[in-house]
Amino acid sequence: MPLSFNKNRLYIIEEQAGFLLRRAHQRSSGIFQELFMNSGLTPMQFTSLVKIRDEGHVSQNLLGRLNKADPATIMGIVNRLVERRLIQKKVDPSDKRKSLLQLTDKGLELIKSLESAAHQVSKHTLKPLSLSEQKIFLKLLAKLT
Amino acid sequence: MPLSFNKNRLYIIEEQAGFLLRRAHQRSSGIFQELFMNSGLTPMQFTSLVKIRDEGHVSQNLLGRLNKADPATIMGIVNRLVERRLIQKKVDPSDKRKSLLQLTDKGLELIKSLESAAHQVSKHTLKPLSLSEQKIFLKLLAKLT
DNA sequence: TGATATTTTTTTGTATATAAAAAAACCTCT
DNA sequence: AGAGGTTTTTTTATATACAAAAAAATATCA
Repeated sequence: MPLSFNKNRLYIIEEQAGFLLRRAHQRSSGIFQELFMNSGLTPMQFTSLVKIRDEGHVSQNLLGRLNKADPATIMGIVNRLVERRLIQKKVDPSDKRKSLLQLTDKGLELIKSLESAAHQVSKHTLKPLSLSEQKIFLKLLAKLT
Repeated sequence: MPLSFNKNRLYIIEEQAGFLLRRAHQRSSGIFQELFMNSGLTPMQFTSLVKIRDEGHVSQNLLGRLNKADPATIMGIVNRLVERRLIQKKVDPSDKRKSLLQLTDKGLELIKSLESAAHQVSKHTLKPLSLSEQKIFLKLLAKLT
């Protein structure tokens, strides 16, 4: 008889915070992917575009810190956005180590067209909860960041 | 003046469920990594070992479904566990498509020695919340799975 | 000034994640 | 039995994620 029948076992994977967070994140990414299908953007790519717009211009390093991404990770994201000409990358004249990242017109148009979809992603992700549960959940989740 | 000063903008990345879930998962993985440092195991590798133990033996495909991982993902995880001789992989004689996965003695010993660390990971992950908040959070999180 | 330390980007290596397609084994149903 | 569909594993390709180290530019400070 498999141990899965043993209700007394101490460590249940499906109840661990890490396991549930991974699953919930997978689900949320899946919802994003469905709604952003035609844009060809990933969650991190969209988040990066929005951040660059909000800041006006940022260095690659700052973008990584704002988005909580490793330098190596943000590098790949930036490269792919540059390839698609959604952002442009220049050397910062005031500090030649830095890259200056800015949206192109194409990038700005794209995220403008996706704002409503972006809201839908969050709405859809939280749909299994009531409105008051959603508020509580987001408040608690923010503490685990 | 950067738009980040504009408190009226509609879409705030840091408040989106997907962004927070990604961050919380990153943090939880980081805590796991600290506590499992000397084991050389990743969260998915440990989860897979525990699942195989709980089930006694599983096919690769079933392991993937139980752990909510893609066939291609579980493939890599299984290969690395086999390389480290923590599990063994045989052809299922009753269905030659399937792989039969089982813990080795080494694998069983390893997870036994890590049970307490595993509990610590969850405890540490939820530490920013009070005990009653933790209960509420896990209940709501489970609904978003 | 000049040695040292720090910051920023880049590269390399490893580990999830997911999509898509291929190959082998199995199953169904006539 | 055999045609057609399904399941399981594997492969290939792309995209995060993170550690570690290298290289260039900058900052610090004796």
